[in-house]
Amino acid sequence: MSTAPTFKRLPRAVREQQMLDAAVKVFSRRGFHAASMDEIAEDAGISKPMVYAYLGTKEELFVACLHREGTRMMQAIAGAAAPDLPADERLWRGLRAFFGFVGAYRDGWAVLYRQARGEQPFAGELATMRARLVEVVAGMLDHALRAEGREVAATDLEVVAYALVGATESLADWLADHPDADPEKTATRMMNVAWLGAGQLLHGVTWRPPTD
Amino acid sequence: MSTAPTFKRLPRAVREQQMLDAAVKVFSRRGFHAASMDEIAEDAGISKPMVYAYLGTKEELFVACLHREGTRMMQAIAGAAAPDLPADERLWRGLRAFFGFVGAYRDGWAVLYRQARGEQPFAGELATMRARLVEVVAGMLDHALRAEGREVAATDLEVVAYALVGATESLADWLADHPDADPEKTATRMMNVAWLGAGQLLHGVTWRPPTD
DNA sequence: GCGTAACCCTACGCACGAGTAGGTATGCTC
DNA sequence: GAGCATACCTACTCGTGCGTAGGGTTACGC
Repeated sequence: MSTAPTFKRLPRAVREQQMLDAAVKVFSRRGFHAASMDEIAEDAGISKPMVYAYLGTKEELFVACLHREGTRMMQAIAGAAAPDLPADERLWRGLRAFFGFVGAYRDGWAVLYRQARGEQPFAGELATMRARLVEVVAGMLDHALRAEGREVAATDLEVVAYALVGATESLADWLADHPDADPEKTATRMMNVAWLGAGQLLHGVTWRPPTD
Repeated sequence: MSTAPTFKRLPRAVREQQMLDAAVKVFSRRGFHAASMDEIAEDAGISKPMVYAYLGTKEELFVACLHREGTRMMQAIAGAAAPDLPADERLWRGLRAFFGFVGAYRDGWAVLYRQARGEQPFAGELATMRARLVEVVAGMLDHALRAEGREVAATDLEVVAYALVGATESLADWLADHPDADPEKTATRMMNVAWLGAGQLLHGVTWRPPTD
């Protein structure tokens, strides 16, 4: 070559990260289907065949995005909520870590999650991650219950945990849509709903439908 | 013609409903993009141009599905939760109606909702419906609060309502994935989480982050 | 300095599916 | 029973975007 620097050659590991960054960005902005491999490649400053060479097909690329972001989030949460703390403390730290994570990655992360829910091939992937979370929350509740000498059917526990996780994801969406909102405060609000509700349940207080 | 009955000619209104039925079914099974107009037409027992003639483009067709199902749901809920009842009673009836609805339409409805969240063009449509629900729930909480002479910032109320709606949608997903589960019982469980938590909040009990 | 492997490109093939053109039959009205 | 609107079809066009063929260039080991 003569004039242009023809842009640097970079080692595979670096390029892969650039591609994943671009992919997350484009997927989250356009949605899985509307996103084109051409746009992702262009955004990554590379040509399309490189993307195929390194990360495989569009589906595989999306799964790679899911994995990277999912792992990051799980680690953020797991790192914050040490398993030897009391249940409320664990829940609080977990929530704070979660909302902190979502707040930091705003558009990128939450929207990517919104994508994966709808698309058949990835719904399973996502469901697995959610199931892990539900399991952790349910385990936490169970632990707290046993500490008080109480016990509850596994299904009931799972459903309550499911509701809490759902509420949390919902607030994460809300946070992603409100750039000015404070993650910490959102976590506090979630903690209020979750813990006061769960706390009552843990103490054996239950609501029963009116007998009509 | 000679042999085959060449299948009946039907009035427009009837065919439109058949098409919408087929569309909901196919959209929910395949997802918006993976669904093809050909498959929808075939499933409705009609040819593709008819679909275009009656319901318009693919996007318009999807919006029509959203509208029909959304209206049905809203009516089911509104009809159950009369505005002059006490808050807990309204909440309970609303939840029961909602889960009853989801239980009845299982795959069709809930999955359709799962679709609309991800796709850019429809996310707004869905957000509007959800906003209406959030508003109703928030209004309910506000009403109950004022009855006790208390008051809470609008944003706080909105966020709590958002969390409750999110938890409910999440359980609806759970219900849709567990065909054997009982809608009524799911509603009771949701009521437990929602009301005991909200009840505490309404009585001025709040959780505060540890000062560390 | 020379081979070889890794990095990177410009094109294209090709399938799939949205939307349409143009025509046929059937019921309804007068 | 002529006319007209409505219901309905088969068979296309055409854009879009995934994935690839085939080839060039830079670095690095020996």
